[in-house]
Amino acid sequence: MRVDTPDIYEDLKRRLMNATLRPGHKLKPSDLQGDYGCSANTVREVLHRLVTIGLVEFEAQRGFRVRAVDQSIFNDVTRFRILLEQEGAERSMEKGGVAWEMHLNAAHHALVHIQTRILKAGDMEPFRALWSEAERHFHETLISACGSALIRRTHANIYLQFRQQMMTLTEEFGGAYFGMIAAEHQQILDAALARDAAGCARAIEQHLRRNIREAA
Amino acid sequence: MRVDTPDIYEDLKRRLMNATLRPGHKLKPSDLQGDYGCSANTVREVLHRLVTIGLVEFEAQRGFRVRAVDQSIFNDVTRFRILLEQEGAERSMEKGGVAWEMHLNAAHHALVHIQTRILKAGDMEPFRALWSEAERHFHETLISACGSALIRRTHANIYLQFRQQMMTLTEEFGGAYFGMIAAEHQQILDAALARDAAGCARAIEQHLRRNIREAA
DNA sequence: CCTGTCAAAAATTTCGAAATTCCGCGCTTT
DNA sequence: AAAGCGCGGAATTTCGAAATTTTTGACAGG
Repeated sequence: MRVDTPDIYEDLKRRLMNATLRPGHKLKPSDLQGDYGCSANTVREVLHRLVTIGLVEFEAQRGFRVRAVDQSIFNDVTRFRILLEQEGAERSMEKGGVAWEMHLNAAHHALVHIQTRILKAGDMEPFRALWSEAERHFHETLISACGSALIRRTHANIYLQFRQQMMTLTEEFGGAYFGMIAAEHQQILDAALARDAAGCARAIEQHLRRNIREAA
Repeated sequence: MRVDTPDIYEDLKRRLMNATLRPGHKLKPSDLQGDYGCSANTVREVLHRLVTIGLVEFEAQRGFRVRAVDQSIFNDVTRFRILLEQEGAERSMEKGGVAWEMHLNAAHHALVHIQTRILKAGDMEPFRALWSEAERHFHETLISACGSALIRRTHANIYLQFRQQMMTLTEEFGGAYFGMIAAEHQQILDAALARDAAGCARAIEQHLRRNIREAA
């Protein structure tokens, strides 16, 4: 199979987020080279880019490894995501106009639509990629009017790390899960559109806190 | 001159923070190669690492450039630094023990010491590197007990970006400058040791807000 | 005079191999 | 038997050059 650099990047990212590549697993350019039909140096560069977004770890003279996953790291990632999302949402509520409201509404609508389909089918698997993308899009839209490139970029990276940790730690989504988070997304949306900063911060915190478990 | 990879990294970082390398300037591996007596690929890797911490920008097929600097970017960096430092300080005040208090006191003492020497000499230049390091150390110690690797790492990167922006935008430090920031560092220290979260957040905000100028 | 095309030059990216460094394993020594 | 040493294989890092892509600049056409 022959692919170019951006494809290798996307494919490795996907494998990391699926937890197909397990945490701590060594990522040897010489092995991956075979998967993609390119030179080891090209893989090396892609891995460096994945280090940038926090999905891969690197140590000089010791190579690359899949980012470690455990509950305490997941807690850290989750708390940081709460911080970024609260701040991003608050600033968006200050600065966002009607265009932002429309985009947020649309993103929420798409998310609800997919969740309905999943509940009907009684099986998430065929929709996992779609749902994942819709959820990501809702949360990114929420903070999209914050006016800070740094917050948006950092949040995007943290969101990927969040997914990687979550996919590894919780292998399945329960059925009740969707009911709860559907209500929570609705709360976030309502507070955001009402420009209720405190309420929105509370809703974001509730939505994400479930992932934090002390005494890891 | 022959140096190894970590040295190239440190030297380029230094040149970027000094604003010796001006924003937007193209960083051609083939040129830098001559400065360090290594292959272009080695420089390339170092530049990728500098992208990770935000001092260098990269665009596929178009190479590397020194990170852009302007007032609006500096505003963004500063606001983000305020957010991280407030959160880091608040968590440190919750979790930090007597060891943290001692380290923070020591860091502040060292900073005051250097500032006294600068005021006596009436010239910052010989002490710039020392002062710079002491100031960085104080702010990093402030958040060092926060218990979040993510906050600390992100803050470290943002601090470097802050310096790069500042060194480019404000070429000189006024004399009055030190008087003000000395008082501000004292306020941050006092509030932190008193575990006064709100006061500490206010002090941090005041300390950093001076760098924000609207209507860039 | 402006615009679009095309070839030459320059820069970036990729490559395969050489050089270096690390790691496991058996050996010796105490 | 435990600890230290050194060898051999494997992985990482570096290199110089080839291949690809972008940029430049001149020239023809509108």
